[in-house]
Amino acid sequence: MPKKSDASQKDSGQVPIPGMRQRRGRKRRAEILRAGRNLFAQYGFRGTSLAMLAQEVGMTDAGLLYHFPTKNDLLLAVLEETDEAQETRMAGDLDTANADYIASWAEFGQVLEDDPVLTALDVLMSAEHLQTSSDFNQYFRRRYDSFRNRLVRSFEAGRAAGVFRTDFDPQTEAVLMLATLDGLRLQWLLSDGRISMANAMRYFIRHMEARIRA
Amino acid sequence: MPKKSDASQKDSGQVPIPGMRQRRGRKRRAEILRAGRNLFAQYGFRGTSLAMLAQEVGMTDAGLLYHFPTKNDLLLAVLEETDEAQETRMAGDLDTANADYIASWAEFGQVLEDDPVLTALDVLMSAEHLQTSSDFNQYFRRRYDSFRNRLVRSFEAGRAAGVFRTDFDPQTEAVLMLATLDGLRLQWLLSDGRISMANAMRYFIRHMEARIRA
DNA sequence: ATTATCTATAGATCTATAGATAATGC
DNA sequence: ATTATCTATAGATCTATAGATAATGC
Repeated sequence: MPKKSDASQKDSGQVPIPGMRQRRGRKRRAEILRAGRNLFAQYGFRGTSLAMLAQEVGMTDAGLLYHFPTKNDLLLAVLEETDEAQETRMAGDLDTANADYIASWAEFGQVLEDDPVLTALDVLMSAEHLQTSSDFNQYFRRRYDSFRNRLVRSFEAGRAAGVFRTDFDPQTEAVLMLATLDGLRLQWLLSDGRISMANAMRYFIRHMEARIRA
Repeated sequence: MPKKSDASQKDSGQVPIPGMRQRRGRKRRAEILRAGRNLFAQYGFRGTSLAMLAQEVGMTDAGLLYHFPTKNDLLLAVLEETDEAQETRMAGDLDTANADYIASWAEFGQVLEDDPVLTALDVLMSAEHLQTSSDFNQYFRRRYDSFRNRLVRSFEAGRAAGVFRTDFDPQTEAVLMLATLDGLRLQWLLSDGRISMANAMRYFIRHMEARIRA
């Protein structure tokens, strides 16, 4: 459970993670993470300054940098944290090598609507780090690969169980499911929620399932 | 054909647009726009400095700002220009109040693959200006509305012509078509083209059409 | 005694302006 | 004569560091 690798260029050794020893420190750290999540989601990584973050939690930039040696380290921590949260909400205790995993995606539009901050954060961060030169580019590549792989595995499990037909392309279906959810986020965010991700995603999965069902 | 509204806060009156009188100026202006498109697409708006832009075209920041009084003005001009290009490529001379317009979307994945710079630009800019406070937020909202409206009109025209069934929701279908294309851009960009937008989009439209055909 | 935070500041940007100089078109 | 570009610089950030002070846990 305790995070070991803070993976900073500077945080090289066996040094204990700062701000985790005292209760006061742990609390502050959590506040900074929350501020980071909110401000990065609102203004983007580049659009958020240390000064903004520090003011949000009511401390100075320097104080903030005691907890996270660089701004990059803060983003990394924010992503790690939200990733865990998203992971459990999206997959839960569900077995992904199972046709039910596909069906569960019908509700992922709703899941994202329930956490607008995380949704905006994800859209902004993935766009800001499309460049391979970015430190976080790999992070997003891996996540997409991982989601696609799970979906493909689930399609194949469904076929093996005789639930799905054999005349469709699992890889392309997986790509389209992810694309649909990603694209819906943008329209949802750009319409103040007037365009419903939840409804559109349910609609999409319903028709997709009808088409591939054996 | 000549652009009248440069719509800058400073460029308020009847003042002739700078850099458009002499051939040298027009050429420079075009170079700056090209540099803007490329660098914004690569590093984002905030990630690109006037210094980077100026160096790219081989001039000083100040020289550049003679042509575009502010960085915002430059982005605006870049968007206007690329928008025109995209418009003609995506809609062409096609009548949108026609079922064929829907069918033509099968090729839009390919269209976007053919212009990676514009595709990356669009993904980055729309993400960087999700905030309503941004000057460019409206621009993107309007574009989405416009695309959705065309698609809905096309679905309705198809129904009127007896080509499409009546038991589907045109609005949701339009949302999903746009979402799919948008989402594919991200996966395409994050997979160095390994994931094909063109193929996935054709696959999607083929199945969608089969489902709604009368 | 150790951990968390602050003050002060270095050094590197970044956008934009003022005023001078070079290139162009009539 | 006018248009395009340059030099120089103001003024506002921004990230990060050094060293001092305040708060905590043993």
